[in-house]
Amino acid sequence: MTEKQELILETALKLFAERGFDTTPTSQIAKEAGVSEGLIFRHFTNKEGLMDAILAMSEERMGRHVKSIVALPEPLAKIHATIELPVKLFSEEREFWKLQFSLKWQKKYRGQSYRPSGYYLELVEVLTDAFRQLGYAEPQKEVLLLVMLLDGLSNQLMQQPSEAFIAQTLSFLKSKYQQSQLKS
Amino acid sequence: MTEKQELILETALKLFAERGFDTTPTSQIAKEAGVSEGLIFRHFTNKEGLMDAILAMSEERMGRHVKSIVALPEPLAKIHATIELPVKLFSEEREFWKLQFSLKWQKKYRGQSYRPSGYYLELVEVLTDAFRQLGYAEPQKEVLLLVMLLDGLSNQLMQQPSEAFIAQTLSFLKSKYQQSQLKS
DNA sequence: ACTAAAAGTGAGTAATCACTTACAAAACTA
DNA sequence: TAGTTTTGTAAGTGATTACTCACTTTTAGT
Repeated sequence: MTEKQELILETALKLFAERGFDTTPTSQIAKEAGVSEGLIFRHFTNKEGLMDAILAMSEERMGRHVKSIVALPEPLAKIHATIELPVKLFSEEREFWKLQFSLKWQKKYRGQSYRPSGYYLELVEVLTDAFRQLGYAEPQKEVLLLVMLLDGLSNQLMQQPSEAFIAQTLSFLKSKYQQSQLKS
Repeated sequence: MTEKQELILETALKLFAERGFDTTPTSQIAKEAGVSEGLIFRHFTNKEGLMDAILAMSEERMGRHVKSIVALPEPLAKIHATIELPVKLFSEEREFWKLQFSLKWQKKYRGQSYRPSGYYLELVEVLTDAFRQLGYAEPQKEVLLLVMLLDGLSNQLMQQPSEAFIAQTLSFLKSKYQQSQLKS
């Protein structure tokens, strides 16, 4: 991976997140990255090849996050860390994850990027077990509910990313998952 | 609104939902609608004009749904009806609402279609009141949580729209909002 | 230092796209 | 029925786009 290759990837990521995949011309990517347009195609063959390279990074980064959650010893800590995941994602690499979420609705990439990855399935399993250990009656459904919640939270974060709002929301969510809460 | 005008709108809606706004050429809309391409521009001036017409329908339809929820007498009934809203939306007019959700991530239309409409604000107010009446300690945050949940539910519905899954998920969600539940 | 492969350039090019225009058929109005 | 507006069409057109190609420069192995 040469220096210019990374520059192209970074610039493409930024522009795809800002303006969308279809509406970002390769000419603009080249211009803002300060390279010739031809170089994009030398390294990534296609415009889609560019996107594929970005998607590959996604898998890897998400894998690291999941690993650190799975490694936690306490079941409740795993759940709380999962709740914090979207906030962590967005605070660290906003554009990157914004792009990820927008892809969910684009037919071309729905199968590719949102075919549940191995990491996602592992997280689901670990969370199911965590809920079971905490005595929840229907651990699988609880995981589904948590996943939906975090999906919605991600949407909210895109629209209202103020620190105060985030802190408030996080602590409220966590208060819903406490040892003292009802496990219906 | 002539017959061909409606035909164009329906076809555009279908194609925009399937393939996305930017990747659907006006030529294809014309072809599938069985009209000349020029007619699209005669009636809707722009490709954006087409989208605006579709978006206008959205406001109106959502308004009807919100009205029927607001009209319910019992606070708990209001909450349960809100939980059912995404399922109702998707079962009735799948493509239409799919398009709506995908628009959230497109810069061009984020302000336009997702500037919280009057109907949305009304629903939030009514729900806040419903939670308060039910004795919840932090009604405003409960509404936020419910909104996030339904956002996530909508995502799930797009990926797994099986009847069994929907029924199961709905009843589980409703069970979380019962008179007998904790109101922390 | 010699050389071959890899990195990089920039001027094309064919295809596609949103939109226009000149014109014809229908529908309405008197 | 004559005249006018509205609805509809078909054949463009200029701009844009993803991608290519012939070429030069840099890098790396021996």
